Amino acid sequence: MVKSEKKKKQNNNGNMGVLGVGVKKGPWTPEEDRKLLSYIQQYGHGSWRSLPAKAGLKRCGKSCRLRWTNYLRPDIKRGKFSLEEERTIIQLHALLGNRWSTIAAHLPRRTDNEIKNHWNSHIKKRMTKMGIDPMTHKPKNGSQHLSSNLNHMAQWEAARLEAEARLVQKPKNHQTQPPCGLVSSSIQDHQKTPTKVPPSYPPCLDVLKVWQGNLWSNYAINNESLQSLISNSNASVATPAMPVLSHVYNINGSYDQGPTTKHNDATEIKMDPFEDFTYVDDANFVNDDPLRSPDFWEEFVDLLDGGWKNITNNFSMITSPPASPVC
DNA sequence: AATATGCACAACCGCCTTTTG
DNA sequence: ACAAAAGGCGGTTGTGCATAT
Repeated sequence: MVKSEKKKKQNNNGNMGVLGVGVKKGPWTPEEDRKLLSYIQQYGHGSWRSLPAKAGLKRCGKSCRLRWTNYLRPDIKRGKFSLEEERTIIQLHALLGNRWSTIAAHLPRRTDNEIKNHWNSHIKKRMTKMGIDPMTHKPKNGSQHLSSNLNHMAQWEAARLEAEARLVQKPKNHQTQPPCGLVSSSIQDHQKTPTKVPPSYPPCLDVLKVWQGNLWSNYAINNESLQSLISNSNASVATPAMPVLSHVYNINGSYDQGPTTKHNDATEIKMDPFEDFTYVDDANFVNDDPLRSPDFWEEFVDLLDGGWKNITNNFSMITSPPASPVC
């Protein structure tokens, strides 16, 4: 059987019961939710394919899984995204692209679907409005500011590719863990405090740590400024800021509870081992919205340029040589 | 009041990867 | 080693609600 035929067969009747006869589609009713929730709480989800019949649902397993992971799971946070969450999404998107599940792993209790929707309906539009290409995170008409700095952009892209390569190489099971390290697939987990498991993220995200802790803080230190990009709602600012990457991963990849972040009282993350990593000249960005400043991107690039030397120096300690893009 | 439009988000679809036999 | 099943991901669509005309 050729591959395409195999795929067709799989999609039509082999993929967790999609398109089966009598399979209900569309919005879930409260009764269906109750059945699914009750069953999983009692027995765990087990095999998604066989779950609908056991739970008395006329749904395909895939639909049940999505309903559970995106809506019914008890550890889901709903409602507006905080400033810090939006900031994290933007930063991670710059690093990882549309890897929503990976991004979701760094936003406790948020689902990939929710983040994806929020990106598409809010952040992406705002970036576009401001003339920033949401895919490249570069100014659309700002090439004049950037043309002389292609080198650092190439560095950025290289690091991003390296990060991606690491993600590819890393066993995928880290991605399948529910956000926040919650193990939710067995009955026990619903009956007692969810088990915290140390997620095993690749050390490549140390790049993000550096960026987040140093570079971005120079520009985002004025929350009003950041607000113009990542939100147009006061409520979002009023939302208590969630810690971003409050669990820090050591350069050897091990889990570290790390320095906690209390954004509400302005305690900054300390990004050891890069704590000496500093930028100068943030005075230009305290008066006005830096993201609207005509000089923003030029200075942003300069900042990156200087910062990159530091980042790449530190990064090189934890990575293989450029010739070998993976760990 | 009726209709059009925009927005948010839940849900689906198709493809890919991983697991299992 | 291979095929099939199961699970997961990202893109897209559908639906309901709010607002504008």
